[in-house]
Amino acid sequence: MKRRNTHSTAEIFEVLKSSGNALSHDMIQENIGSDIDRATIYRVLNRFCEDGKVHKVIGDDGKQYFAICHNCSGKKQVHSHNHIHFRCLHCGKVECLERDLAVPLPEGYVAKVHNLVISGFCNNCS
Amino acid sequence: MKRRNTHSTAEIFEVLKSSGNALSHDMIQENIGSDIDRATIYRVLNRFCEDGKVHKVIGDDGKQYFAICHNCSGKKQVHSHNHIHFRCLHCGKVECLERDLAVPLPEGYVAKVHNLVISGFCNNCS
DNA sequence: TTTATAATGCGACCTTGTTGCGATAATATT
DNA sequence: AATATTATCGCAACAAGGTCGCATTATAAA
Ligand SMILES: [Mn+2]
Ligand SMILES: [Mn+2]
Ligand SMILES: [Zn+2]
Ligand SMILES: [Zn+2]
Repeated sequence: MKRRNTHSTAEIFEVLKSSGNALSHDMIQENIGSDIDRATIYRVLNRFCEDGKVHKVIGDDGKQYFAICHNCSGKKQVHSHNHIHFRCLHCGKVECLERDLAVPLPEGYVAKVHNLVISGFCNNCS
Repeated sequence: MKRRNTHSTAEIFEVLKSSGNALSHDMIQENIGSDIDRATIYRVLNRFCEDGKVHKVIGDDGKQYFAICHNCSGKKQVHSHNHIHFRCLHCGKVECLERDLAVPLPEGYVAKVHNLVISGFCNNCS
């Protein structure tokens, strides 16, 4: 199952990269020139996640947001992120606050996935 | 707009209280004796949230979980919680880890809502 | 007991995301 | 360059989770 370079994958990745933020499906669809099918966008994004190029966060609005991985050298290890995400209630921007957060869990608890979101007003909107 | 004491509100609150955890809509519906309509359950839960008796978290599965508030003296102030929630990937339990977490945000950012969820395996399932 | 209206049940609806399948196009093979 | 292979795409249908409108019910005040 070897990945192919397609128009869709290139364009979606470019949108994510130039944005620099975490984007939801509809944000991506807006910022894209050609119109790519909804299902395709989701499939491309999920493939990116599997390949460790992108990570996904569930916002406090229940939506999925996707952001390019940094300091997350490919698929060589477990693809986990423990940084906070900030979602602006005014402009909608979702950003990765690239400072890792150490969370102490009670005895016997094993963390697998971190989904940390704070919403409020960003520097531009406060 | 004064609240009324109904069969539904009493029973739903009792389920939340005796569980001690954060419950999703379907968990509540299972643990309830009589069958209360889906819409009613959501309306009751949202009313509880408005009244500061319960708080809501969006899980990393995208679902809403509701838990009784502790140390959250009613509606006298902004209803905010900054504790971590743990969701077990095996047994499905979602619990509030009642230790407040101070998260430093960049200059100019204002936090309104904390939605912090870690999923993994709980003490019973690890 | 009567009255006002908050809360309920039901159905319709919405949004977000996934899946099946036949068609298309990227890559490998000849 | 032509062909074969199959990953990816587009479309439509579906599913889950949650909300809303409206007529009906039931709580609590008068
Ligand atoms: Mn991130
Ligand atoms: Mn909680
Ligand atoms: Zn903003
Ligand atoms: Zn467990």
